[in-house]
Amino acid sequence: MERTYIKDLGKSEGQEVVIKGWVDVRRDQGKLVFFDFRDMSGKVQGVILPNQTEAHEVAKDVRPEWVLEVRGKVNKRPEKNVQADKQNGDIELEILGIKVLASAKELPFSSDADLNLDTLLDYRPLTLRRDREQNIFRAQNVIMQAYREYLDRQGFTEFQAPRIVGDDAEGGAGIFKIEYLYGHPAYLSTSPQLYKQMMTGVFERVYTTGPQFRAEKHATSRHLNELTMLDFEMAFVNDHTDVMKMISGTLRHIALTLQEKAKNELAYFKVEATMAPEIFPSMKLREAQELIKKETGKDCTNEPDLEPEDERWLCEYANKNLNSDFIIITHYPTSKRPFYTMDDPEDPGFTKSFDVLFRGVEIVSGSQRVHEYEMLIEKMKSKGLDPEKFSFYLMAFKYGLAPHGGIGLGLERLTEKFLGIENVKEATLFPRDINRIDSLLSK
RNA sequence: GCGGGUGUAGCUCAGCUGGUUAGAGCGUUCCCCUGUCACGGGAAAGGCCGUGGGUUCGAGUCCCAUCACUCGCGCCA
Repeated sequence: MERTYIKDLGKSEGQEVVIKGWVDVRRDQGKLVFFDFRDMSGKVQGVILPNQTEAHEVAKDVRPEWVLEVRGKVNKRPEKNVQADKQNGDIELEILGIKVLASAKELPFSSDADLNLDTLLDYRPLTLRRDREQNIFRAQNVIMQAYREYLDRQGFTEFQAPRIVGDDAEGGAGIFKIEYLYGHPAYLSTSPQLYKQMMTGVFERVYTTGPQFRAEKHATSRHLNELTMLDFEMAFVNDHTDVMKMISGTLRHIALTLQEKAKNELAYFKVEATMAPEIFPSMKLREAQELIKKETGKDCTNEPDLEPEDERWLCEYANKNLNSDFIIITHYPTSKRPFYTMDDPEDPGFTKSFDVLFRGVEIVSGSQRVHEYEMLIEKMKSKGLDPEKFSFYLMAFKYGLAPHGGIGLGLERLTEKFLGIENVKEATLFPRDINRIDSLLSK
């Protein structure tokens, strides 16, 4: 008999079916034994009635996480046993036969309680089976789909950036060195930046997604050493505000798609609907600093950047006063931004750059880029970089690249903030951090 | 790298100012249970109280060191 998915059982009322899945919960009452079964599509209760002696015999040993093939009849539940708020709460499976596909040891943690982060990650292949974790990564999947969907509609082309690179693209971030063939040094990429810029000369509008690597000894709840970056880059922009419009539209589309396609996941985390206006409110860094000084008395007007505390404050402010959970801060000083960032001729010393802050944390960094060959070489030199090392990249500029700009977005941070969870590692399937690659490095 | 917090049963935690044999809930094992749905009831097993040293008649508790995890800062997405 063909397998029926649990979510479809309601359509088979009165019929005999076969389901395949895991035991979620067992409730043994002696003559009556109840199980909750789980498959990729949902959960359902099964019951073994007293006359099913054969099934009773098999069920004696069956425990949570055992993998079963269950033959049964789909029955409407008696009125008083209906669980209106549950999936399949109006039906149950009367179990006629059980075939054990795999037995299982008992889980080393409780499947519904709050777990400490190290427990959560020590048993990652198993904790991912929990409702909570499934909800996180189903929502993350919706975010990815919505990101692609929006940019596809805007005429972007997706491409795959290489992860093995010949030199450090930006000079700043820590970079993992690897040994390439014949002992040549190579590196894991920290960003697809240079490649997506080159690709604007091919497709004009491009995006790419995937892992990027940062060799920094972070010990925070918002950093990973391997993260998933969503990047896009677009040609023929007038300035950075065109990029700001595009990222606003993208994030708004993601927020709306989540509310539509990840309703249950959002409900599980009890998060308020995200306020995502069509164009996110924005202000210059110095304006933000003045605002903070005026409203809180804290003087950071001489700082070249915002502290995490300031970012949290600005997000609170945008939430309360600007009807937005997102706020864009523009015009970071030239000294704080990478060489490919365009200076603003109308605001010397500052750049056509921006960060998008979301619920207290930076999730996006973007700018208009330098597209003129000579200017780019000058910028490299002023940052102490050797243009010789970038000749491959510079080739694209020497032979004509359109004015362009783009962004980089951290998928895990975005997921974390949309769901209101505490640590970015919880929004990462298999996080790599300062002391863990699957198992603890200290062990 | 710097600063804070934590480390007690498989998991999540309690253990007050030091004082008999270290506790709870969940989980596990066994028994009972015909309508449960985080089922319920009964019983049991399970701990070098992170590690080393010290103070004390006596240390899970106080002190020092060390290790681990975790949070914050730096840097960034």
